[in-house]
Amino acid sequence: MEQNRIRRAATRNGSNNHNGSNGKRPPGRPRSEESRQSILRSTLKLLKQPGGFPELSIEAIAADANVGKTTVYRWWPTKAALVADSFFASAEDELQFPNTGSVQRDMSLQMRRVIRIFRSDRGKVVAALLAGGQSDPDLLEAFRERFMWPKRRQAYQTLQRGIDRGELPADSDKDLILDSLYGPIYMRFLIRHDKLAESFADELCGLVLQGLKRQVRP
Amino acid sequence: MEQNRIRRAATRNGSNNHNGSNGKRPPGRPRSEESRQSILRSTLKLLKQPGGFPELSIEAIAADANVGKTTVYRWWPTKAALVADSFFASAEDELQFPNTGSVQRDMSLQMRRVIRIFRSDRGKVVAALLAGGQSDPDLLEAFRERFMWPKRRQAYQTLQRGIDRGELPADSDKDLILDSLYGPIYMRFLIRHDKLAESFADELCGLVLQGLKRQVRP
Amino acid sequence: MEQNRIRRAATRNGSNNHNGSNGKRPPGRPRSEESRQSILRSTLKLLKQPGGFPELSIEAIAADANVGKTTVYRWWPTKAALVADSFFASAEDELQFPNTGSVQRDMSLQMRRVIRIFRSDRGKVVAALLAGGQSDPDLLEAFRERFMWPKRRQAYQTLQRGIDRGELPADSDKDLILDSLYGPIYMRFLIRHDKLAESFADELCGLVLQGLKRQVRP
Amino acid sequence: MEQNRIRRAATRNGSNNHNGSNGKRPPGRPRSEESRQSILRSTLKLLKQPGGFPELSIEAIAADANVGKTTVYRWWPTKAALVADSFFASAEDELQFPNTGSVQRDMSLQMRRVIRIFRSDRGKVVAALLAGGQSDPDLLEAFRERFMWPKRRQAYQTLQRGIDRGELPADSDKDLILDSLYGPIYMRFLIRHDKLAESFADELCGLVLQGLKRQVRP
DNA sequence: ACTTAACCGAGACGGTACGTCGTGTCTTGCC
DNA sequence: GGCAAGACACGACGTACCGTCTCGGTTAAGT
Repeated sequence: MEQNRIRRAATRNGSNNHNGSNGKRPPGRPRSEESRQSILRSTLKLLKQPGGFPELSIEAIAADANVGKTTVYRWWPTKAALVADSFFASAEDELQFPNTGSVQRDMSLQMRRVIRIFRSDRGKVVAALLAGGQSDPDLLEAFRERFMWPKRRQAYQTLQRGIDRGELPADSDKDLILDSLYGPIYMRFLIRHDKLAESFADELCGLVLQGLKRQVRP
Repeated sequence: MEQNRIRRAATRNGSNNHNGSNGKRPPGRPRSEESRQSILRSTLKLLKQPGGFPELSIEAIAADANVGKTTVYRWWPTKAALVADSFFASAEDELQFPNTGSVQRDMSLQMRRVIRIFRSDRGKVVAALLAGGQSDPDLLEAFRERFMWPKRRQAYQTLQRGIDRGELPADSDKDLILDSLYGPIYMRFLIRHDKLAESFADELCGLVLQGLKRQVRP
Repeated sequence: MEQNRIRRAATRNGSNNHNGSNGKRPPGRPRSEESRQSILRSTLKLLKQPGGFPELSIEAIAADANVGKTTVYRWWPTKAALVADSFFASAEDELQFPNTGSVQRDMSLQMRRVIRIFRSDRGKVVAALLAGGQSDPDLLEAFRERFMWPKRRQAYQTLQRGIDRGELPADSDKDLILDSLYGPIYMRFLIRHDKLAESFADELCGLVLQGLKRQVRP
Repeated sequence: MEQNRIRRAATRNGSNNHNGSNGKRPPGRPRSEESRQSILRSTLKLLKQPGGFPELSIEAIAADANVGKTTVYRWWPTKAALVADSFFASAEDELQFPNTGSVQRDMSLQMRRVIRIFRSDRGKVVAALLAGGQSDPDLLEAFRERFMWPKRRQAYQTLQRGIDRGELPADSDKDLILDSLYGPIYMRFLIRHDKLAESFADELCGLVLQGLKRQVRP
């Protein structure tokens, strides 16, 4: 979500020091990594406070991060982009799918982790992201590309293992199944009409996957 | 959602002009119904424009409605309350549940209507409402109380008819079923990761209700 | 220099109270006279501090006057206009021309007063005005119209009295004379290459007017 | 006006390369004369555009001159210093005083040249200089030392010749006379209340010097 | 030839003020 | 007492420059 400027890429070839082939770095003072992280940190911090996304001001972020406003605007086009980045920078790689030999157990375990995150502080950031995304297509796109699809690709594999094992019908519509499993979680998370306990994951798996299991071996 | 002021109610008794018995009316000029509707209309109109809820300003509403800002603030405490009111004033009673003698058909038909609304202009307002609700509990509360629960009460009855007819197990968790049916719709509506066609309603009913049907009479 | 909006003119006719003929007042909250004066006062105050005009910020004026920035911008289009107004609001009517029966004495006395003002705190404001005027024609125009011409019209009369009395030639070029008298004062005031004492007025009158006197009666 | 650093002076002795006697030059890359002139040129160019001195930015100068901002800041401490330098680097030696055998004609001729310059493009730079000088003593000082005094020293001689020839009284106050001659020009130049034609020079000389001439031989 | 030292371009940095927009409140005269 | 008009104090917006800094890369003089 950061601006697509040409990055002084990490591919500095280690062979020699008189600047071989393409390992260039653009002129001028290099971007301050310290500032970048300070901004992301402050964003997350302020986002968790009451008022949430709409009351989060770039002014406040810059102040909290001891950074000029310009520096924020130089690297992130909108507040939304900044929030997205700060979320993705923090929420990496803790939503792995297990492989226990049972689709239902695999899915249920991962869904429990999702619920746990949604209930945590970081849930507020996800909510802010989806809320902001309703009026900012780029933000929603970022959410999908950088958060949803990576997980979903793993989910496909998990389901496929279930098919291979005969726990699910061979012609299962994986997207339909996954939306049926995660949709209710998102719904309770966003509408808050009912409690979002971790056990909800089991109930959902029971309802959806059990029904499919009955179908495959009657 | 309008302010809980004492309403100078509609009980204007038509008999005479020296203020009969108890049908009181407070002194002063009565509220202008024309302004009220003009405001709600302008709100809906502006809400549909790009930018959505966050870029909607009371200033703009008042200007569009040819109304003083004061008048808006007099009757609605927040932008959210105003948006909620304007939505509910428009979206009445077209989401009834049919009674065809088949749960699956009843649910599917109503879900199709929901999807149709979500895909229409009014969908933008629902999205705005849910987005705004992520940082404004009252707004979310209004959505639930004035939109969701009324429908859901009807849904309970529809499901009960299915149980009575033996199409669903007697011990079915109605809330779990309804979240499994509507959650995926909300998810696709809000995250937009996959197309939200009306046929999605059928697929969901097939997956969830079919599975339960198999369970009741194996 | 204040914006040429239609002013709720001071011509409220005193005949009756049901708003006779044209003594209208526009709708809406009337302009706050208190704010207006507070702003002008703060402007003068801050203008006298080191840094002068270029370092004077509207932000600071608004803060010092306990007024929103918007209120300043609502009534004055530029910093320059504001400075002009604050100067003219303060420097009224102390530069009258006397009438002693001698042109030379009349002119000299008034010129002494001008020098006294230029040397005072208010001189900084005049300097700021003329400096600003070098890149803002409107500002210079304001200086001429609201400060210079009113005085100069009086000066014409003073010189005419001198002609009538035979102290100056009948065909004297009044503008040439006045520029010859005041130009050196402005020059010393702005370039500061020599001291600007009040006695300079006498020397100038001696040089310029004495020469002319000799011309009329040789 | 350039920073008083030790200048790696122009005293490059051409004899040999093992650095003879005292004509030192510090080590390191020498200052780029090309950059220096490019900066001065851009400054003059941008100064003539509307907005003048206050809207002139060092950022813009550096950009226009294809030069790093650092290079500007390295050699000139303030915008004012830069403007002064660029003016003086351009306005050399065209305001010489003639020697025709008549004070009045000598003065008038030179004053006409001054007026011509004030009316030209270069006039905008002078105005900018004097305007800037009202809030920057150093700038005014530079104007006086590098522009005014050199000319005025010549003017003294011109006047002295007039005294010697008996065209002016022996006890004439030369500064008073010169301010009386040039003050009105500066006044019309800066206040723009009346046209600044070259003939104005003649009128002034007529008024001031003629009066003195009458005084010396009645 | 190699080191040293200052200059140069580019451009990111922490700041300040800009002029604008929207907030929610207030103050009018009219209805 | 509601209403429109619109001024008010306030706060954040996103931009422009400020003057400083940190890079890689010249460009000479002194080894």
